[in-house]
Amino acid sequence: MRNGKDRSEASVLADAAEGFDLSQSYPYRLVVLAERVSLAIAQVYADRFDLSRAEWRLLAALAPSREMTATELSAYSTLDKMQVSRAVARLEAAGRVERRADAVDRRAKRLRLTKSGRALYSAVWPLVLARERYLLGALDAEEMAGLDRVLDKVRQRADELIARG
Amino acid sequence: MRNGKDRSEASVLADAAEGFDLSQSYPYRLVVLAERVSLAIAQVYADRFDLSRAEWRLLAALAPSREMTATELSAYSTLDKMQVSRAVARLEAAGRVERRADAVDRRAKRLRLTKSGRALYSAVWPLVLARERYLLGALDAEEMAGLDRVLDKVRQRADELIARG
DNA sequence: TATTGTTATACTCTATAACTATA
DNA sequence: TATAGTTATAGAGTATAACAATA
Repeated sequence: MRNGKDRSEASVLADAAEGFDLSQSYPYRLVVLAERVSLAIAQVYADRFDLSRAEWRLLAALAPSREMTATELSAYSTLDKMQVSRAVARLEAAGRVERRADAVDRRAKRLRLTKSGRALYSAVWPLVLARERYLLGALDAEEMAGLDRVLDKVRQRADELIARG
Repeated sequence: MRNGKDRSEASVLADAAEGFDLSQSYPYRLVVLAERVSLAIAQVYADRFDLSRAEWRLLAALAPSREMTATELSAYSTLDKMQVSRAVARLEAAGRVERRADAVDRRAKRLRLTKSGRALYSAVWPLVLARERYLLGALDAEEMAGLDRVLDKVRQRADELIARG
């Protein structure tokens, strides 16, 4: 396993000398880290509970705040309205969420977890939280605080660039 | 726009009181950040140069080190061998890479950029690097150093968890 | 006319595995 | 038997846009 890791030191140095090395790129490393972290956590809710990432996000979004519309969920979970629509459809079919028309705006449907949905959430989140804590356990208080700032600051710039096109 | 952002402060506090808030989860924020960063950079190579993420990674991998086999590329770029095979096929069809059988192991094919591939890379990477620098420009030296450690440490733990299953 | 949410479609990724040609 | 790489297939996810109901 881990083939290709045995690149010669000369080859590695040659990369550095020529000025660009994918593996030294912070954005690349960030994306790879996020893929790995996402996978490590998805193993819990996907493999053991057959939830997609979108479904898990909606479950987590609805668990504390009781009721949200699809539009609110979309903003809160960074999923688009179709992803929300499909994830909700699947969760509803599984009896995990229920929807009822909003009293004032009958286009909107207010979503909330059923008892079964809350039970599922209660089963999943301690396991997810344990993995989160293990991942963050690698960091000291200062690194955590730094990460907190970095996540916000870089996110802001990324959103700027995306808006710029 | 930005619908759903106007959740009441009471509702936000209620979330905190009940103990779990998706938007406060570091792994979640990390994954969302990586999605945004990835998109901000992909706008350059995807929108303007019609390259997939895998193709861009291979281009960046081959640009400095001249020659690699598909297996080496796979390890270097965290793409699996199929993703490499397809991206290589598309790059080769576009005249960006060429492959020749390895002299000693004729199963292996050594890949390298063509002149056209190097030209493409030369056109793309300054734009990508500019975006990277803008993103990181949000951070001071200390935050950069902290991020560097965080990327390595958390990555290591994520890989542990993934291996554990 | 604009908005909420659903559906349709085509397209891209991904995962598993079978396959070939070498070794 | 094992490895390098390709191809096949089906499933999941994504993007664009059309649509119905309501505002």
